[in-house]
Order: sequence, then structure tokens, then C-alpha cells
Amino acid sequence: MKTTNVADRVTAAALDLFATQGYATTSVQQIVEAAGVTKGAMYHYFQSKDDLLFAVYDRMLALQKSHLDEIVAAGGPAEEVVRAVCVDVVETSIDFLPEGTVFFRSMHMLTEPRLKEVTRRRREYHDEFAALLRRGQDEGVFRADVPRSVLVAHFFSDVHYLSHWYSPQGPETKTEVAQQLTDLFLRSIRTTAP
Amino acid sequence: MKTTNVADRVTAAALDLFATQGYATTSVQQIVEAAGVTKGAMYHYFQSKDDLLFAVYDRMLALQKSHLDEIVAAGGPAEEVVRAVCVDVVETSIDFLPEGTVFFRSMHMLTEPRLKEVTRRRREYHDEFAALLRRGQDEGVFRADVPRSVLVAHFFSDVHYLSHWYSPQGPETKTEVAQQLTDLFLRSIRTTAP
DNA sequence: GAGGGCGTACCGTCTGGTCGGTTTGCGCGA
DNA sequence: TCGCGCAAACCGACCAGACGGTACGCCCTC
Repeated sequence: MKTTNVADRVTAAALDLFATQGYATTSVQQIVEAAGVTKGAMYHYFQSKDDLLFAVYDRMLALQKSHLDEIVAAGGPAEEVVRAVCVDVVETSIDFLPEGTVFFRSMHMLTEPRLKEVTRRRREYHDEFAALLRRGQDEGVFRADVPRSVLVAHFFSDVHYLSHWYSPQGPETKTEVAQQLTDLFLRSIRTTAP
Repeated sequence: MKTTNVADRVTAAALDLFATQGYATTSVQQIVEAAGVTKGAMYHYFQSKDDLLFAVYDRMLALQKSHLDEIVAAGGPAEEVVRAVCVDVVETSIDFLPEGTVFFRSMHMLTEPRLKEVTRRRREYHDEFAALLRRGQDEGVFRADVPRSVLVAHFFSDVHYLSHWYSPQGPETKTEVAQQLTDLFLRSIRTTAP
């Protein structure tokens, strides 16, 4: 109970500071002060500052991947599966907005082995989504006159950009935004009129 | 000639290093070594490391804004103007891929006054584009059932994401990608079928 | 000979990380 | 119930070095 408490508080403080100040400009000292622990305690649970950053990513990647797997496993027509995936990824990205901010801003600061790991897991997600699009193309519901890689990029761009403009205090709820972005995406890749 | 040479070489070296290593992890020493000048020379032309980062942004923002103004000034139906803007911004973003990488990754590391300036100029671009969409909505060619802010975000997301996936060595040329992304965007926001 | 472009040496500060030691929690034999 | 022992949790003073930035003076050009 106490052990998890320390590690969790450090992780939360690190996420907060990384999101507001950036990874490189946040010192380990700041993190431990914000978390109300000492440096010794922190280095007892984490190997390095780098490890803190990876912990943030690890949690988010694992969650998104498990969501994707669930939705795909549920099955259905390609278009409906893509719709469900799209709505879900937008909503969870809004739930994890600070994580997203840190992710895209500071990913390149991970050390080699961890960067490889993160890249690998992103590619997994990426490939699984591309396979869905391919199924839709085979079924004839998604257009095939644009390279699939461009369609995939077009999809991830919205998710990526969320942390740059969306605010929970803004006029739109996450459910609305998820519906709207999903609708925009599907309309652009469908062969038939909506 | 010589003066510009020094400043230019420093700017180029800084851009290159910021794009590959990140702003915070690049030291002034590295920059001046890569540029083949000394720290004294560099600090003669730039006030601070922060100034170097701003110089990168300044150039890109000025260029994109002037392009936008030109295209809007040329006039035409809203849809065609938006199409031209979209194609142009994708193409110039590809021309300035390293700048884009640095921009979105390290913008938050600018000091207060310069961050304000950059934010202001981005908003200018943003507002001008939103006005175009509004015109299209008034003309009835762009859908109005989705908040304009969401449409604008949907547009900028593609531009933003380019530096994360596009490679000049990849299979698609910048012209093709510009056409494809523009097509996807327009199709999603049009009221009528293509 | 004056002044601006530039080189050199240096400064104070802060960094991520370490390490020897102390405290805490807990199973267990009596 | 107590006390023992021991591992895990935790502390915080302490590195070595790198950082951004500056002071000052040389030299070349006009």
C-alpha cells in the first residue's frame, strides 16, 4: 500500500511536470519535491529519469492496445469496427490528454532500447488498424485510390493533434468531438455517400 | 556577406541539431562546433539559445503566412481557395519538414514573450483559415453541422502530423500527398458529393 | 586609431545519479 | 507476547561534469 503510493505519486508528479514544462527542463529534484518524496526513494523504484518517461508511455500504450484488441475481437462489418475504434481512441486520448502531450513532445528523448520498444508497440497498433482498412477496401466500402499509408496517417493525425487544441473546459464534450472527428474521417475514406 | 554567413550557418546547424536531438538536449557548444564558429561569434548575433529557436519559427511562420495571404488575395470560390491553401500548406510543410519537427516538439520551451509572439502569429493564420471555412459555410458548400473549430483542428492535424510520418525517400511525392490529403479533407467537409 | 566582429578563458549554477548508512515492517521461534 | 534478525524501503549529502552565458581583449578593416 505504501510502496505503491510512493511510486504512484512520483509517476503522477512526473506526468504533470513533463506535460507543463517538458521532459528535459524538468529536474528529478522538482519531481521528488512535487511528489513529496526524496530522491533516494524515487531511485529505489525507478532506474532513471528516462524510466519515468517510459512508465507514462507504457500505461497509455497498453491501455489503447487492449481497447483496440477488444473492439476488433468483437467483430462486425469493417466500417462499424473502424467507427468504434475511432470513437474509442479519440475518447481515451481525451481522457489521457496530458499523457498525449508528453508522448508526442518527448518521445524522442527516450534512450535507445526504450524508444525501440515504444516504436514497436506503436507499429503494432498501426498495423492492426491498417489491416482493418484493408478489409474495408476488400469489401469495397473504403476507397483504394489513396495509398493506405496516407489513410492511416490521416487517421492518426486527428488523434495526435487533440492534445494541441482540445480542452475539457471548451464548448465540446469528448463524446461530441469523438463523434464529429469519426464522422469526418469516415466520410473522407468511404466509397459510398454517407 | 561574411556576417550573414556566420548567422546563417549557425541557424542551419541549430535547426539540424534541434530536429534530430531536440532543443533541450542540444548544447550551444554542439551548435557552434557544427557551424564551425565559436561561442563568442554566435552570441554576437543571437541574444540567447532561445533566440535561435525563435529564428527557426520566425522564418517558417512568415513564409506560411505570406503564402496564405497571396492565395486568399487571389480570390475565387471558397472551395477552390481552401483547396489551394491546403495543397500549399502541405507542400511547404514538406519543404520545411525539419522546421515542423522542431516547431511542434519544442515550441513550449520558448520563453514567455517569444512564445506569446509565436502563438499570436499562429492564431492569425488559424483565424484567417477559419474565416475561409465560414465563407464556404455561408455559400452552402461546407457543412455547418460540425463546429468550425473542429473543422479547423481537423485541417491542421494533417499538417501537423506530416513531420511524424512523411519521408521524402518514401513512395509518395510531396505533390501526390498534398493532393491526397486535400482530397480527404475537402471530401469530409463538403455538403455535396464530390 | 577607432570601432565592430570575433576568439578565449572562465564563472556560478544545476544536473542526473550514487552510495553508505538508517529506519521500518514482518515472519518466526520461544 | 515478546524479541530477534533480516531484507526491503528509504534518506540526503555528495559527486563530476556540463550547462548557458559573459568579460575582456585581440585584430582586421576603414
